[in-house]
Amino acid sequence: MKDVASAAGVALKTVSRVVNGEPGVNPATAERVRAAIDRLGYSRNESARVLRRGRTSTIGLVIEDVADPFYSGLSRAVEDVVIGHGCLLLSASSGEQPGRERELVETFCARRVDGLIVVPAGDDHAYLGPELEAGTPVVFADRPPGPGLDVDTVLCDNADGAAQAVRHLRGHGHRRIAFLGDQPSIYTAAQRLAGYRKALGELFDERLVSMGVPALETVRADLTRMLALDDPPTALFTGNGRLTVTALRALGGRPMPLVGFDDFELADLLTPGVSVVAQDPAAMGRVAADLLFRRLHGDGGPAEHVLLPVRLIPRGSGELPP
Amino acid sequence: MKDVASAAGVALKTVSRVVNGEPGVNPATAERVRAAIDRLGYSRNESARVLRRGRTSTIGLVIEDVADPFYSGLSRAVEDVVIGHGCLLLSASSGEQPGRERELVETFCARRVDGLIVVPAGDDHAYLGPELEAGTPVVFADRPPGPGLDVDTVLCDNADGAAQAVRHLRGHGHRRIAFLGDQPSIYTAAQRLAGYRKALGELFDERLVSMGVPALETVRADLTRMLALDDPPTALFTGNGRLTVTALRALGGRPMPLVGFDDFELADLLTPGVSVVAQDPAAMGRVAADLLFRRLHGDGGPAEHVLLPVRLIPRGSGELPP
DNA sequence: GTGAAAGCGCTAACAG
DNA sequence: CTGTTAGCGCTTTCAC
Repeated sequence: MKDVASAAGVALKTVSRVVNGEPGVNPATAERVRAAIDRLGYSRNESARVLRRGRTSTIGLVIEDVADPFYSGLSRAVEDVVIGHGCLLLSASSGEQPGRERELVETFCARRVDGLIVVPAGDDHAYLGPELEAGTPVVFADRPPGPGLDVDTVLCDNADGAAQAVRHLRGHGHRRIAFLGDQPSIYTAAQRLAGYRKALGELFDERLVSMGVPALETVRADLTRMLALDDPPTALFTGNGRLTVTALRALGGRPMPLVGFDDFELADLLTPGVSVVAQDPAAMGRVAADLLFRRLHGDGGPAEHVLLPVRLIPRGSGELPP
Repeated sequence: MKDVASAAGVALKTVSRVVNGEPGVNPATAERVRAAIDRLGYSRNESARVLRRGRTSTIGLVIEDVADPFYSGLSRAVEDVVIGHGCLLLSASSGEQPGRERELVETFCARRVDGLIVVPAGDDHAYLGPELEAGTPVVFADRPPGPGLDVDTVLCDNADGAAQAVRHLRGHGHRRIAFLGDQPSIYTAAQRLAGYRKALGELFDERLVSMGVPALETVRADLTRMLALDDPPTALFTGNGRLTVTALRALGGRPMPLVGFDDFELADLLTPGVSVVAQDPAAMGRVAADLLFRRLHGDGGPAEHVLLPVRLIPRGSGELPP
């Protein structure tokens, strides 16, 4: 910048004005400066700018795993909003490990991101207290923070979705409906279990519930166990996209009435088509990012809690009779 | 930091030493400093550190679309390597628009990323010249840069994969094999077309080739046109994952011998299973990132050009007779 | 073992 | 319309 200034025969500040498109520079001078910039191949050093202005124009995003289509859809939506606001996105996957989630969030904070969107893996976010007090806006997406933190959240209606699935299957004559859910420590898994349980009422039977990591072997074993009962399930409700696919694989082509939570590509091309309770990951990302930027633009209202609707898409598997 | 120093009754430099774990600090002093850090909730300002040291510990990644499973798999692998080296990842999607690719790359450069991994959308990368001369390492993944740039690349063996697909179908008795490819301006699409054409030899018939954006309507129209020929195709080779899925949808359940380039989740669960030429997006990301860090660690050898193998996975659709 | 001083490249505040 | 000055928070250099 100093070089550009002396090359153009002006002061530092004038170069700064031109680079930042600030008004009040003689067009001829500006042109001279621009020429010097081109000639020297100068480009503004953002690090210095950030240090001076105190804002990094960077947003941090912590998700569970970019390679999961749900989170990659969410990421893309966040990215588009962030770039639309002239910012950049630092993103990282926690791999469902609370310790890593914390490390990533703290690293992002040390980099002074302007705001954070977090899909939490852990359930204790007291460590965020200082950052929040310092004024960094944080939005939790998909899952709420641990107790004691009053921040913006964008969740989907997990309990309602589970209830829709159960009601749909009951409407098609099923009374023995099994539930395959993820680890109960995960908020969404617990919520969906609760919704399932409530909608099932007196039909609930804990022998038809299996919660755990979506691994093929355990899912296969659980299904085998359930199907060997005197009163086996006639239908299956799976608690997330990964479990739906794992269950389909474990079933190995045996027909089974099924509704899955989360939509997934090709659900319509399987035979039969897989009925799902669909949420919209892109909408979740967009809403979370929009909310974050409202905070960054000075909206200091009380914490907002957005609940996104889900909807059941019948495709065949959920309409099979017992 | 100043506050910490005065709270601990030491100089700035001593705090710096403690924060950075530099040797040569009296353990008692170090303890006093650490206590002050905890008490004041101090965390190092990375922006200032970056400005002073000249390195950002940040890598930039430009891909086509994070929401595409191929690129999200690649992203995750890059992310893991980057974080393993104590760096952070800025990532963004170009949406297959050369202008946006350039903007993103330039923005990343202005932020002084230590290195770049780019899946290019355009075919002119002269704009990278100054940055490369300035010593910023850049690795191109999935597609090579435009002419005149001698940089590291990590590609998969597109032509060989296409040839494998064609040979496989020919081996199962097909002589009329159609090809559905992406826009020919995309490197991988062009390479796969070339491999297909070469492996087909005198059987090549341009009426069985359709190149373009993977939209359901155009794919459907092209398939209809081809199938109405006097000598219609008996098998189909699709040029990427998106096209395979689109073609399956366009076929609407009609059986068609098929091999697709790129593996995709659930390919094994469709009926029949979809035979594919699989590449490994995670390996591509890992290799590209490893190469980038070798450059960052001072490897100044000539540009490397890694060619990753692909392999055909038979699942049923590619073994159907004419 | 510790500290003082200089300066990374930029922008904010103010002066001309 | 243009320039000068100070300083963002840290690390580097060198002196004690």
